[in-house]
Amino acid sequence: MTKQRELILSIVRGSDAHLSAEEIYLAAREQMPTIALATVYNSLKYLSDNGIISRLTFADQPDRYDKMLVPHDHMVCSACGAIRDIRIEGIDQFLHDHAGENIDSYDLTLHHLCPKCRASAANI
Amino acid sequence: MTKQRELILSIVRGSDAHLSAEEIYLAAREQMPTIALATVYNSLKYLSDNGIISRLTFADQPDRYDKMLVPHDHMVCSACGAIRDIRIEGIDQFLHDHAGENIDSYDLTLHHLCPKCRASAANI
DNA sequence: TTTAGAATTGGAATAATTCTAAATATATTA
DNA sequence: TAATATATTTAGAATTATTCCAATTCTAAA
Repeated sequence: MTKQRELILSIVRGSDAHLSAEEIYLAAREQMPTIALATVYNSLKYLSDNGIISRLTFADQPDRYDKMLVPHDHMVCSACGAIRDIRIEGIDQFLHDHAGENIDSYDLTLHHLCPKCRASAANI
Repeated sequence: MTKQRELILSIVRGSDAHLSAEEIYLAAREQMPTIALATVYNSLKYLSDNGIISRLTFADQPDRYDKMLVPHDHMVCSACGAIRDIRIEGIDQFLHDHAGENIDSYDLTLHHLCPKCRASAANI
């Protein structure tokens, strides 16, 4: 692992947000001002391809990166795009039992209005 | 509904593939050669925002559009990106029971290697 | 049948990401 | 250790998907 990849890994691991490449780039530059955006993309690709971090794809947002934890799912606000980790207990088993064939992995995203957006929607 | 939107809707409804905007544009031009790509995007936005068709977002692919059918899920090949409709029986109920709060909708994508890619991976 | 609002067109603009080629670093071998 | 091969980084150009914009055209309503 190069210094750059170590840095990027530590940024992803050190945050609970679901950071985008751009956000990671900004954070990385504070500690290594000469790092290139392409290196951030390269490293994120390397890290996620090797299962060290995970990459998340949502509609209308750039891809985001997450540390590898216990498997979990995501809840996204349809209005502001805020992302929250959630855990649907038993989903893995459920999918394996019901999919009818081999699954390597899955992505589950639930959509709702977050409390803030629900409140402002009510005022319109 | 304008002629353009009617045409785009009929293309989406007439296909079992999960078409991208570009593919829909190419199909649309055969019947209406002057249609603009921007109109295709506009119309797809209008149709999906109004729940007439649905928009699908997958990693490493442009967004795709699908006719509205019974709720269903997707199986994507990690190698070639091929998309197949699947139905996980009882998933709606399961999510409602286990999510612990109100869900407006959900996206579930399962990842695997399709038979073709599994075969060629075995030959490497 | 004017008039307002909405939609379409074509091209420019933007955002996210990948590619490229040169330079640098790292690892491997003699 | 020196020489060489391999991998990574850098900076900027290129690409892809999508949105924006201004001018025009259509549609619908008064």
